[in-house]
Amino acid sequence: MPKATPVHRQITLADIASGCGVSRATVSLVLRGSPLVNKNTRARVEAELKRQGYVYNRAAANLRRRTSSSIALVINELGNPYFAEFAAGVDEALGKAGFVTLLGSTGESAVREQAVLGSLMEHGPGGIILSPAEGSDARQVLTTVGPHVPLLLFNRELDDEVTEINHWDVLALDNVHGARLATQHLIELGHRRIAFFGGHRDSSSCRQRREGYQQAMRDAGLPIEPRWLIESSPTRLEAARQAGALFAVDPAPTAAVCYNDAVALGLMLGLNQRGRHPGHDFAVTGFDDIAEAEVSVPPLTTLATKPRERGRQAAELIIQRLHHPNTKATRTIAPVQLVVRESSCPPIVTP
Amino acid sequence: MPKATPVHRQITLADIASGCGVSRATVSLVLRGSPLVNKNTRARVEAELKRQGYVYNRAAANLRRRTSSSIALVINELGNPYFAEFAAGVDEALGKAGFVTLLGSTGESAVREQAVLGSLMEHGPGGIILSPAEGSDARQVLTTVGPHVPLLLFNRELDDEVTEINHWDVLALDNVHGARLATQHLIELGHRRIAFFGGHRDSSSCRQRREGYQQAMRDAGLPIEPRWLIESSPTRLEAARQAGALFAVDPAPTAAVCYNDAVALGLMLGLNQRGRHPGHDFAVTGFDDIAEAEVSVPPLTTLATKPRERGRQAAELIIQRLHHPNTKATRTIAPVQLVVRESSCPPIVTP
DNA sequence: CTGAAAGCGCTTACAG
DNA sequence: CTGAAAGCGCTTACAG
Repeated sequence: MPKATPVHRQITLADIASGCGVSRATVSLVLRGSPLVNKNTRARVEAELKRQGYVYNRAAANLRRRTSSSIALVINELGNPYFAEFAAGVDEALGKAGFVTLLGSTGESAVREQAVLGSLMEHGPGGIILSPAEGSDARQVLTTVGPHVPLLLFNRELDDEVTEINHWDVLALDNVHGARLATQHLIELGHRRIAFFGGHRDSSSCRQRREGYQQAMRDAGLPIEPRWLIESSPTRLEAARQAGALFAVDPAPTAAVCYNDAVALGLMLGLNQRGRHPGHDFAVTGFDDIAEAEVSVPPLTTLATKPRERGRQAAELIIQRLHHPNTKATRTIAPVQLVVRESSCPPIVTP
Repeated sequence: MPKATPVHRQITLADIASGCGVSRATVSLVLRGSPLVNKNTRARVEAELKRQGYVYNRAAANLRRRTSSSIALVINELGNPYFAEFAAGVDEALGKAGFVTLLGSTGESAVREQAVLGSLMEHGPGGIILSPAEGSDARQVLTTVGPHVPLLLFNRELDDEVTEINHWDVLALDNVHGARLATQHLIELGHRRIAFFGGHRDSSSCRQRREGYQQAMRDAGLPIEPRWLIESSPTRLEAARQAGALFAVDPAPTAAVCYNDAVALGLMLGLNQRGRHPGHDFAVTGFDDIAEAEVSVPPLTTLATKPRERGRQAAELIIQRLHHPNTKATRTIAPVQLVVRESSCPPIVTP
C-alpha cells in the first residue's frame, strides 16, 4: 500500500514549551483551556503558539485519550442529489459539533460497502452513519464494524435481529404514510385504477411504500391488480424502459404511484415516448422531492423528505449515541410531506 | 469542546503477539507484508488476527511513521449537484488509492472556509483539495494550512503570486474556450445581439467565461453593448429575478450566454414569467451540464464539464503531488464540450 | 500553579 | 528470522 506520505517536520508541544520556558504539560493544559494555569503563563504560551504557527495534532491526542473526533458517513451514491443533500446536512451538523466527516461512497454495491467500511474503521471513527447499499447484509456489516462502534442506519433497514442486538439506531422516512398520502391524493382526484411503479421488492423502503399504497387502495375499496405492481431499478433509464408494463393489462391504470422521483421522471419520459402525456392523460407521483421535481414537465407531485434536514438529524442522533452509549437504541421515523403539482391530473373520463 | 468520546477497549498488536507467542514487532511486520517473516509464523499470526477480529489503528501508525492516509476535500456547497458529482469522483479515486476523504463544506462563505480548513488541518491531511468559496483569500488560506501541506485548487483560482510561491497545483476548466464555443454556436444560428448573463465579476471563472464570450463576439465583428453584461448570484432564484435586465436596452438581445446552468435555468424561468419562450423567441446556453439541463423545458444547450471525471482527476493530481513533493506545480486545464439542445434556437426574424 | 513520568498503538533500526 | 527498545505527539494522574 503506497498510501503513506512523509509529512514535514511538525511544530509540537515541545517546541512551544521550550520556546517559552514551561513544560509540555503546561502547554497542553493551556490548549485544553484548563483553569489550572496562571494567567500570565497562559498568555505567554498562547503568544508562542501563535508565533510558531502551532497546529494541534488531534490524532495524537485521540490516541492518548482513546477518543475519536470523526464520524464515518457511508452513502450509496454521492452523485445522487438526494444523498448529496443528506451528506451536506450531516457534514454541516457534525462540523458544528466539532467532528470531522470521513466520507465513503459505495456505488450501491454491497461488496464495495464492505471494503469502504473496513477502510474507514482503520481510521477509528467514533461512529458510523450508514445508508446501506442494496443487498447489504447485517451480519457482514457487523463483522467489519465490530460490536463496539455506534452505528446509525439511514434510509434502508437491515435484519431487525442484528440491528436490535447491536443497538443500532435507525432513522427512517415515514414511507408507509407517504405512499398512502400520494395514493389517497390520486383517489381523491378520481383515479380508480392506480399502479405502483418501480423499486425492488427486496428493499425495505420499497416494501413500505407499497404497503402504504395498498392500505390506501384497500381503505377506498379499490381493487389491486397484481400486474399493477411493477418492479424496476430505481433509476430514470430503467423506469423509462419499463413504462410499457403499465399497459400490459386492459383496462390500463390511469395513474401510478412511483417508488421515487427518479423513477417517476423516467416513467414520464417513457410515457411521452409512447404518446401519452403525463399530467394530461396519466397521473404520476414521486417520492423525495429532488430539485428536478419542481422543474420537470409537468412539475412532479411528490413527497418532500427534506434530505438536508434528515442529514442534520442523523448527525445529531449519532452524537447523542456517542454521549450516551448505553441507552436504548432509537428508531426515528421522519415525517414526509405531500407536495401537489401538475403531474397529478384528474383521469380522463372514458364513456 | 465536547467532541471527544471514549472508545471501547481495542484489540492491539500486543494482544495478537501474546495470543500466538511472538513479539509485537513480528506482528507489525506481518501486517505490513514484510518478506522477512517466516511462512509458518506469518500463518499463525494471520490466523490470530482473524480470530481476535483485529482492526489496524492507522492513526497510531501514521503518528509513528509521520505519514498521513487522508486527503481533505473542501467544497463550496455539497448540495450543488455539480460539486456532489465532483466529490463523488474525488472519493472514488482517493478510496482506490487507499486514502480516506475528510469532507468539509463551506457554504460558499470565506469565513466558514477558514474554520473548516483549520479544523481539518488538526486531523493531519496529507493534502487538500480546495474549491475556494467566493471571496476566499489566498493569504488567509496560506496562514491556516501552512506552507507544507500540498494544496490543489479546483474551479476557482486565487492570487497567482501566493499560488505560485507555495507550489499549489491548479485544476481549472477551459472556461474561455467553453464560453467561446457557446457564443460561436449562437452566432452560427443567426443571433447578433447576444448577452452574457449571470455570475459575479470578481470570480475568476466568470471573468474567464466573459472573456471567451467577448473573443467570439469580436471575432465575428459583433458589437458588445456594456449593458448586456449582466451580473447575478449564480443561483436560479437570483437569475430569475434579473431576467428583466436583458430588456433594459432597446433593441434587446435575442440570446444569452449564461454563466452556468443554474443561472440559465433561472433565466428561462424569468423569461417565461415575462411571456417570453426560451427555445422559441429567445436562445439560452448554460455551463456545466448538470442533470437537470437535459430534462428542463426546453432542454438546455450547455457545456459538459464532467464533474465526476474532474473529481477523479483532482484526486490523481494531489496523489501525484504527495509522491513528488518537490516537482514544479502544475496547472491543468480540463476540456469542456458543447452539448447542443433545444434552448439554443435561431432568432425570430423581425422585418 | 508547574513539571517529571508513564502510556495511547504503532514502527523501525539494531542486536542476536 | 525474531525480539527489546526507543519514539511519533499528545494527556493525565501524581508530586511538589
